Amino acid sequence: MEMVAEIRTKGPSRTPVEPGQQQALRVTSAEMSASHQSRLLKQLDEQRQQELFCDCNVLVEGRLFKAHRNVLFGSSGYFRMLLSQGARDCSEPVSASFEVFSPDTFAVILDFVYSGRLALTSDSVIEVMSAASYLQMNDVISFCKGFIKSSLDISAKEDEDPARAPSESTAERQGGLPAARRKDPGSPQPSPWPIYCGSPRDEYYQEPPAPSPKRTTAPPLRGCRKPAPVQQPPASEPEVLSDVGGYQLTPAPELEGRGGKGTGKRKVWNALPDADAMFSMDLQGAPLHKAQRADELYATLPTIVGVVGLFNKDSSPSMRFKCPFCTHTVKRKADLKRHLRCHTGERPYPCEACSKRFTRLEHLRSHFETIHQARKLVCRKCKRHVTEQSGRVVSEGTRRYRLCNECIEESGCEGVVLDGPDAGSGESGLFLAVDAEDNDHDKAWLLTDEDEDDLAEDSGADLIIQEVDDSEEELDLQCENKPVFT
DNA sequence: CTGGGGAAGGGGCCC
DNA sequence: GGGGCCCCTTCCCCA
Repeated sequence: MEMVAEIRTKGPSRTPVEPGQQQALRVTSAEMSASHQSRLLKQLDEQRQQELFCDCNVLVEGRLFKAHRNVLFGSSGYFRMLLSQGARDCSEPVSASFEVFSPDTFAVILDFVYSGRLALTSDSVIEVMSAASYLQMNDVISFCKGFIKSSLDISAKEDEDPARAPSESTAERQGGLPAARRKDPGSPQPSPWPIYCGSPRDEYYQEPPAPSPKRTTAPPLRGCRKPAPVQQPPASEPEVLSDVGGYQLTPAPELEGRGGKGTGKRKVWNALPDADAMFSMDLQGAPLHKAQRADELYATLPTIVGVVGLFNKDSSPSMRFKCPFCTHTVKRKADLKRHLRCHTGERPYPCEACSKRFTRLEHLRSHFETIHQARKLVCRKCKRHVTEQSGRVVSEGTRRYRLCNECIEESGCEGVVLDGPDAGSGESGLFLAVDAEDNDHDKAWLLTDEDEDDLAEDSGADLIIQEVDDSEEELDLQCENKPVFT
């Protein structure tokens, strides 16, 4: 109705608009609106280039950028906060100074603010994303995530040699993608210069897919205030290399031809993908081959995310490393690498007993000792402290826990298989075993000839620590519910 | 529905 | 830089 009214007032005639004409008028007005916005933005950009009406000075490592506070206000949460503090005093220019990113990086971001186009390279994307995170520009962050995702896709595809590609089932077993996620041989070849196009800006911010209520399939990220888990599209949707987050990737005309030279990785992004949807990942089961690229991401971090934010007691600057995915900063690069796992979904430490995966060795060890070794000297039933004499280790599948002798007697060992010198012979899958820490000769009575092989695998005595490459994920899944011990 | 306990997982920091 | 420990928070399960 607004659009119709606008045209009515602007039109040469005062004749009322016929109802049948309204749809066409709305389309026309929408086009006009888009065109108007585009012209306005272009005009503002020209003003910026000519330093006309610029009321905001941004100093980045000694290089001065001039801009309009209204534009910055509308584009960056950081500037919104900064400018709000002095909102009533518009007479004097506002100045801001940054040392946490390079002038080139800020130039890229400022160009985006004034043009809607983000010129990224594989070398700059992390720094741009880090700066965008600092400046609280979620759309730029989403751009960068999409860029990284696309880069990972391309790298992954390049790694796949079609001539040597294994069969579908074999490939999946070896850590590849399910068939639905593989590149369709009939799909058009991806352009080396992808951009997003064809989607209105107001569709950029889609609600991320609802997380699975089951922790086993998609465990929530704890402790991280605002996690941005790297995820991939649903497996049911065929993955097309040139399509990211539902946006078709097409060559950026202004960079075509240029890109063939040099690194060939420069991309311009014209619209925002749904970053969360793009980066969906089976955190628990299969981080998939893209998590392998996490190391490549880590490799680009040191000089990029180092920020001087805080000061030590002696007023010397304190270098901290900022996470490119969230606002978290850490003192050490190693801590950042550890932190990044909560974003990338990388879980290099699988439990040999239950195939559950962990981001840290210590978590795996804790899990194994608690769940599979019953290291806690506490009766699971009455919570009393037990000793080797006053309690026994009960095994239930791959899970082990302790019960005191009283609780064992109370339970009557109904449906419990008690193994041991004084153990009864129960009938269920629950059996009593000696503590894994007991001497090996004490285990001898546990074994029948028939069981010996199984128990050799399922003694639960030792934790096999094996840091695995996520590309071999599927192998681990095969081992699910088939605990392997030595 | 609710509270407590257990398990998982993240951050800080020391060795 | 990695390993490990401690502490804390969050989530899930169960009574």
